Amino acid sequence: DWDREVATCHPEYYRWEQWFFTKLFEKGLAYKKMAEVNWCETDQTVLANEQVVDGCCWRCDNPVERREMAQWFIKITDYAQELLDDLDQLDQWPEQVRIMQRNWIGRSEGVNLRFGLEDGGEIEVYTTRPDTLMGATYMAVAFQHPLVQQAVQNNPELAAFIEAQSSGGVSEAELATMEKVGADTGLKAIHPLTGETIPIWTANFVLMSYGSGAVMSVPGHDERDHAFASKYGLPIVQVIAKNDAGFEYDAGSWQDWYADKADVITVNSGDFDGLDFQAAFDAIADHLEAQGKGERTVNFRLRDWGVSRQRYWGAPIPIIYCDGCGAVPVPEADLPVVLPTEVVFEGVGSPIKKMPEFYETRCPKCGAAATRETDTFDTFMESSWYYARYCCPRNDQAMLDDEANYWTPVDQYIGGIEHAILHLLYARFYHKLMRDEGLVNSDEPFSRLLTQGMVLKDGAKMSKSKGNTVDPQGLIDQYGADTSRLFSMFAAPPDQSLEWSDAGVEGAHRFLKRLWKMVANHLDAGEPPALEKVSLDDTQKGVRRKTHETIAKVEDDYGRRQTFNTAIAAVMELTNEIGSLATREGQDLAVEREALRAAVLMLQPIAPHISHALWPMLGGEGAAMDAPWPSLDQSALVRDSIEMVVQVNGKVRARMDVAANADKGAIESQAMAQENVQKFIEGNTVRKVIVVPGKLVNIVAN
RNA sequence: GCGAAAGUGGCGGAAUUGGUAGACGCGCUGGAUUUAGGUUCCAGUGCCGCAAGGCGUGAGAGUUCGAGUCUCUCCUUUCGCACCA
Repeated sequence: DWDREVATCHPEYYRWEQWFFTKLFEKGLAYKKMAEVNWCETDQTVLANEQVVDGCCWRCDNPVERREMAQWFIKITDYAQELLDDLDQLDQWPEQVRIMQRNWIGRSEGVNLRFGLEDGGEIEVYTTRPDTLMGATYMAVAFQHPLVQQAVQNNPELAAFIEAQSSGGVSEAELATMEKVGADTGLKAIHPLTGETIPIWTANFVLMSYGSGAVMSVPGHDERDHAFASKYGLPIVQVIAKNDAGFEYDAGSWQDWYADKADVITVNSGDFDGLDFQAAFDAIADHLEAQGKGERTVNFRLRDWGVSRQRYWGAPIPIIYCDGCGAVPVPEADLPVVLPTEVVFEGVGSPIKKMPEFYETRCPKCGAAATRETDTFDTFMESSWYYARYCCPRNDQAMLDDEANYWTPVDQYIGGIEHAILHLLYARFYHKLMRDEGLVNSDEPFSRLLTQGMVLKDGAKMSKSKGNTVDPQGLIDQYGADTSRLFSMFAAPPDQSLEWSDAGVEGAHRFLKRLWKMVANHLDAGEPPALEKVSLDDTQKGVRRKTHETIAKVEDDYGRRQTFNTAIAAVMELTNEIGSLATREGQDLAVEREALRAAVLMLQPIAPHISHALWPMLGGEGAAMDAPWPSLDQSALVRDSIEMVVQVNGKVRARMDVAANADKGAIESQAMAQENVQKFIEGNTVRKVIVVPGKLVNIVAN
């Protein structure tokens, strides 16, 4: 419906996104903070993680720096628990996508606890294993941790160490494979249970961005801590033991069970000895809470959504900076903030950052001279709500209206698996934000999700950059759009990747030509008589049965299973079966007519053009696309007899036609009477006979 | 390293609830039509074997009357996340 066309780069669209952002700002759900970005000094631009290849810029191959910039964020973390919980409602989403989102959100339950510092003050850590607290023999903190920043002031050796480690590679891959190294800060922490002092180290594997940027290290029961302690000669203490005492603890080498939570009890833990995981967790957490040294906490891996982009292409962030009033949202009456199109590109940086006529403005609050934000929104903002805007694309009074509530949630959403996390999580989040703003009344945007596979050519993803794409226009010129569509749907189920094959396209075309010829030959035989269901011979009944079995199967394949390849195969089987009719006259012709009409309608969603042409020829009223789905005649499915397989000891030895109403006893004796069956049970005793009506008989004999 | 999915003929794939493995299509072989090639039509096509039959769904075990399907161990591939405390 092209009346509902939407373009997210038009001000009529993004003005509502800007308006919505000001609402989030007012609620405190949008805020500004410093954050690291990938920066290419040569191109003067920010790069997305995917644009950093081996630590270098994808365009110019120069090393990428990490730079701190003030940026806008939206508090997706406030919705982390709901985003996690509501995944359970999405029972029509692929399990794979739900698991990926669950892992991405990364909920963990643990304890935030504080170690005192020998020199006063304290240091907070987060742990999911408070049960092993008695085994904490040292602490490890991130290079960027404030304590380290302080310690380097009068510790040139430490400063040099961090300097040397930081000058290494910056790429994600390098960080991930980097050897785990660290250095003693010289600082000491006080263990909250024992009061003993333990050393504080700084280590390259501790992330400032997760938890508090500091960890308590339990080398007895954490593999990474164990490796680190072994390397630097730090003490290793066992505090949990296998409950069945089947293993000896060996501090010198690592065993998998050391990190177990199941079937272990605490040891060497003083008052907390002899407890299982949950009891130890609770006892130690309770103790810390009572002492004011810690509290139970839920932590998420999910970070707030950074929406600032230092790029020209995008919707301007509707904020004005005033020396007196701070960051002020652009009032609704002044929206949209239109992205200037008369701009000069200098090759580096965003042109609007050098356009005073864009950024020089007045504060909406106090009227003083002020500066406009020149960053633009992440384009994921645009794609996070477009589905709802389709419901009311021309409304210039509101972002969404009642139409959005009528149509959403989207019944069937289709997208590539590459959207499993980012787009699909942001859209879910945005929908909840819109719900809380009173714009929609559902919790989730997409009821049913189909993640389609990639198109491969010669084993590689078809892409413009690889130059291995197939031009659809060429295919349409040569074979028509129906053939290309038929092949794409037939080659593989939609959620699997599909291997492009020119020979396969040829085969799809051949099938459509054959169908066309069948209809032409059918029409040459003249108008068929009315179908007389009761007077059909066995062959005619067989074709009718096939027709209606196919209707049932294709309906299920389209609707429930979404396996279009098997739906097409079923229609092909039907057209093959039509060939078994003896003549093109009388009831043969009537049965053929019914089969062809059904075939044409069943193919309509996939090959609409040929169906549109053939439908009226077969006496169809109106356009094929408007015709109702062929109706299923249950009586056509009835069989007089069924072919059953007879096995002896699980091996097929005979096939026989069995009356459809035969009981188990009759089936069994008919099976035993088969000549080849007798041959295989001869000389043996029949121990057991399994009869599965309509399927098979298995005779166990030895 | 963690999580997930997958592994079936020469190829793409089918087998939906534990019940005839290989539907459907491609390719290939033979035949008909054609001066010839192509198109079209007919027949055949998992492997071994003349046949009877045997073997066969990545490897190995197990459960079962019966396993591509369920369980365990291992191998391989793809995808996602990647030092998450």
